Amino acid sequence: MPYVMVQIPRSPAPASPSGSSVPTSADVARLAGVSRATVSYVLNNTSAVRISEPTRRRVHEAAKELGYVPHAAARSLRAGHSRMVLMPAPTIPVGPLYSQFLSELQGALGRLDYTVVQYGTAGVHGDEAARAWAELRPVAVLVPGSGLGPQGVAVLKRSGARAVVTLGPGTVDGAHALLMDHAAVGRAAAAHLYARGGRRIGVVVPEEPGLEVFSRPRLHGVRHALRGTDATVTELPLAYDEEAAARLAGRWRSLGLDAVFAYNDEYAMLLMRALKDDGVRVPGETAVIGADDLMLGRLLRPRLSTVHIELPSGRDLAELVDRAVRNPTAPPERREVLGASVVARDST
Amino acid sequence: MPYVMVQIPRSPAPASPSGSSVPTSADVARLAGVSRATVSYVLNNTSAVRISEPTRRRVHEAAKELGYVPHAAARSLRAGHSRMVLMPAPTIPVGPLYSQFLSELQGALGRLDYTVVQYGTAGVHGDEAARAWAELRPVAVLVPGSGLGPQGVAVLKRSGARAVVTLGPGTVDGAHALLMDHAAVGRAAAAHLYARGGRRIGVVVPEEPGLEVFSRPRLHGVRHALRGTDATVTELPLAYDEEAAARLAGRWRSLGLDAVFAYNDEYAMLLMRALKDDGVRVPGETAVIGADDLMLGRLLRPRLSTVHIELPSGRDLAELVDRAVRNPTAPPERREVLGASVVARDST
DNA sequence: TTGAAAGCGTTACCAC
DNA sequence: GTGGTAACGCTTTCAA
Repeated sequence: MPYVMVQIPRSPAPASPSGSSVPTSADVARLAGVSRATVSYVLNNTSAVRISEPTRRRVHEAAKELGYVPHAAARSLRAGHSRMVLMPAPTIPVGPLYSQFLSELQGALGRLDYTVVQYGTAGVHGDEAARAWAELRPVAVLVPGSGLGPQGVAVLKRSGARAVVTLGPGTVDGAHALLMDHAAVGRAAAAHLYARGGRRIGVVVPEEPGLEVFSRPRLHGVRHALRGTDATVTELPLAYDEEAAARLAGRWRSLGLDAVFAYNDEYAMLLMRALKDDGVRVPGETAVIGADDLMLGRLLRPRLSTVHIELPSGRDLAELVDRAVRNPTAPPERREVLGASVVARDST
Repeated sequence: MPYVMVQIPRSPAPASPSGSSVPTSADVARLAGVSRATVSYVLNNTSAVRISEPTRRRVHEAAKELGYVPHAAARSLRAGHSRMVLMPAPTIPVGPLYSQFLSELQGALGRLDYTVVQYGTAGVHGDEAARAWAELRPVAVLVPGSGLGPQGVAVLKRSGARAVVTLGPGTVDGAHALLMDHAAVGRAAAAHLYARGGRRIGVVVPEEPGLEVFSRPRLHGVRHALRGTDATVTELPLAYDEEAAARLAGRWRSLGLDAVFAYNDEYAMLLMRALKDDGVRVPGETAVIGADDLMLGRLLRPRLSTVHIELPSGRDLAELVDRAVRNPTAPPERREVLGASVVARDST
């Protein structure tokens, strides 16, 4: 019996569309010979419905063969909600402290089955940005800094966010607040310098844009701690480069300062180097304290005194978010979460 | 007349839903007294259709009053594509160099009207993660590091990604590659040390997990540059803490090294401090070179020699992405983008 | 100039 | 056990 050419019938609805298009659950259903509903049941392990084992296998195989990946947008459109937690991506380089906090947070939220997404806000700020975030319909929004106003919070909530949490210096109407009061850092530094005999106290204020969020509260904290004492506070604007530091050091003796809070350890290192190059003794003539308790402070000589900062654990924040999402009508929590404690070393 | 319980009728289609639900374009249409189509035309400034000015105003006012924000998922579901560029969020603290690159990139992509999103991949890696990313149907995916395999690329492309770009040491089938060959950093460092007379050369290898991606190529680069010379290479595992550094310094003289490439400037600072504490002269007994050209290297004494690293401009990468998206069938570009040049200071 | 309607991919309700 | 079907919010063609 001779081989015959058989006409391969062109299926009216091709089982595997011409490669270029993205496979949908309908494609999986066709290939497995079942309905779309069945595919959904199998792939989501829906417990309310019993599907025979052979069917399950066929569906899984079809999905694998097509490289099927469910469409998150369609899913959350249908469900009416998502499990996306949105944060704006940081716009300034972020230190190891905050990096680790962020990692922890992402891990913890991931374990609670949330998807964390950092939104690359290009240029837009605060309440305008909130509109862009709201388009993604996140179930929760975490906002570091102080850009977001009550308007922004309202927009986000109106568009379905069940929790808005700010991480920063203040509270915003309608949002939960993790208060990170950087004034406490300034207060700790100032109290320490004062206790060590400092009376004419300088405060380095970085000129780099974006750092005001931290530098201003730190400065205010110093002022606050020294109010009513005989100490004076001198603001010292400083750019993060050697020339600026050298210039500042050059007029150091004319400033007559006996102590300085250098914003953080990196600026402290910059300043101490410039002071040493100019022959100003630390801590003899001027005591220097930094902040953030970075490794580099331990490596300097004299060893750098610093303000150690304690951030909340990512797990705690993740649980707060989860609680807030589960119970959106609960009153906003506001919690003070920034711990500041002086680590006295040799520079003060 | 006694109070009676009245059954409040459930309105079949409330004109303005009871505040709790999210306003849709249908709500805007109702309030403005127009159809949903008109709302869409007005809010998207559709030029193909002329809408009378009074109508436009009514629509805008209604949208504003309701706090309407369009639903990105619904939109991209309908459109069949989005303008989301997805990157995995970094899992290790990222230096100022890379931070700035990321900022630039986000800004540049934003100007090209893309939305950059960093996906907080919790624990999952490589090709598994690719599935999760694919659910968001991004138009492009940028992957730093070397976690992604050809499988992952295939999954992403099958689910509609028009461009996959890896930023890392190697190329992956089907993906564009921005080759950041950290071996070049090691080669530059080694060549410099050798030229300065180093023959027994140590290479610090951080023990911190996640840094192997960089440390291994840097080590290999050193080995490669010194192959065929009379120099020897000694691998020096080192954790980023003072005790580990002190231990290493303690056995330094027994190692008999006359030069060391310390992975980067921070490890170099750690090591130099420990060496100095043990009385090992730098560069007299041992030359030290770091990498990354951080500010702190300039502040050390002796001033730290380092390998300056040049990353591609964010604008360039953004344009590559845009080109790739516009022309998905073009063959993958592979471009070498990491420049490494020695900055000789006083430590070598 | 505006409105009606289809359809994007998914899931959940209700019949079979 | 399984399959049809409606609905989520939006854009866009076609018709009025």
